[in-house]
Amino acid sequence: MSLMDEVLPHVDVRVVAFCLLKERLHVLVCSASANGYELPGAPVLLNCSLEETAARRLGELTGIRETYLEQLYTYGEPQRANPRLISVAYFALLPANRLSKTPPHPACWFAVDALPALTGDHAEIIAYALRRLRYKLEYSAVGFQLLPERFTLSELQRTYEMILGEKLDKRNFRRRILRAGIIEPTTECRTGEGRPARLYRYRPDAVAEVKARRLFP
Amino acid sequence: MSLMDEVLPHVDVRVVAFCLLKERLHVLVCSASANGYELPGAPVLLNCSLEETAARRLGELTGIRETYLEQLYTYGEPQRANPRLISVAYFALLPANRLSKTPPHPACWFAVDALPALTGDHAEIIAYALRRLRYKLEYSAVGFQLLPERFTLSELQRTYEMILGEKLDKRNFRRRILRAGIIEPTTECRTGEGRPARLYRYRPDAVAEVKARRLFP
DNA sequence: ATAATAGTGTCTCTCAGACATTATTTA
DNA sequence: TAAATAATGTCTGAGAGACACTATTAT
Repeated sequence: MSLMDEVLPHVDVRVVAFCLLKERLHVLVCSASANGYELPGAPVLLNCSLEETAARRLGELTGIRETYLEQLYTYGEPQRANPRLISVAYFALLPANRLSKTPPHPACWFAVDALPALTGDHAEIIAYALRRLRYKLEYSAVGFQLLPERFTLSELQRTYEMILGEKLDKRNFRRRILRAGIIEPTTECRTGEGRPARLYRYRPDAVAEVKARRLFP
Repeated sequence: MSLMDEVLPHVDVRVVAFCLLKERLHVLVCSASANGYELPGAPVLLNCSLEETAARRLGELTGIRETYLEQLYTYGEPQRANPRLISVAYFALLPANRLSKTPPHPACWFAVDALPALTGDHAEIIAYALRRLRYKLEYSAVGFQLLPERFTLSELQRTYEMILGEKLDKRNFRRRILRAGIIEPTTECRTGEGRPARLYRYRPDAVAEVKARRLFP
């Protein structure tokens, strides 16, 4: 181990990675010893940024290096681990179609509504990440990060419904998302059972945030 | 130094504390060596939580222990200090009337639009805290944390104007804040030049968050 | 009486939310 | 031709935003 590989003591990075699999929202966890499962994590190297650390570990486990990754919260209660550990948590969104096929070894996907037993405060961390995801979904265009580059409006709506856990009205959904101007139609259609659906694509130049309704403007 | 007072290496806590002084939003900074000013901070003790650490330091400098305090972000780029330092930043809101009168020694208040030179990435941290404060102001009732327990509607409006940096319409402001039901009138008035103004108080039982306008409901 | 500040109501326009039918394809 | 999915428009109610005058006090 060279000097550059030296790790910072008492600190690590954890990642809460979401993905839509089989019409349900899933989270990536790793099987720990006999104590149950834990969030995938990594020590912080002396010369490596926190976000890089998270991105690298995510890449190892999923094959996806370039994806939506955002710092979530830093957990540092003295009693959360022994010896004391400060965990900088990130949350990530992965499109299912880009996942590496081979199951990423110590890691596996669980539906968020059927999680296994988790060590320490990791269940709490996942719950907070999910709250944040739902909240962000309502005022930013973060939902596209869970979809392939091209998608139908029905797929997009199902994505929102899966994450929010509620049904949405099809006409209102389409009206608003089209008025928001953040997606554009392509010339292609997705064919299958029923009438073919136009494929849309996210406009990367779009304004991805919507103004919150001010309490006091 | 006992075992309990041992500090974690490579980690500290920083606080961005806001207060309204002389009709302007101010930030608390400490004079560092000759390099300029820095955010007040403290090492993390082995047996002390991150938030406690921030609250204690804030109490030392301002005399206020119980106040609004929220984790902001964790800064951990390898090049931000030497030896490497991870800073967990918090932001705090202080009501001016509860500040201890004596100037808190190495610390002083600067208006956010007239900050001195700051070391490292501390200017960036303040800028981010200010963005977060403005953003939160629009959808939560966080602004009351900067006011005394009783206040007039004009004082409240000026608070919002100072933080947002823009003028607001008096009638619309009053209509919305009263409709929101988060404040209630008291029987007292504040007298002075001009017509006396009714004093209001924040309703701690009020719902302090407003639903953001969904992008896709 | 004058200067200063507090307090109040209406109109317009946009958008959220509820709601049902037609269109196009495959099996 | 039946089953499946895609696509589309209207009405109503709530609230944002623009706007000007009256009320009450101290000096």
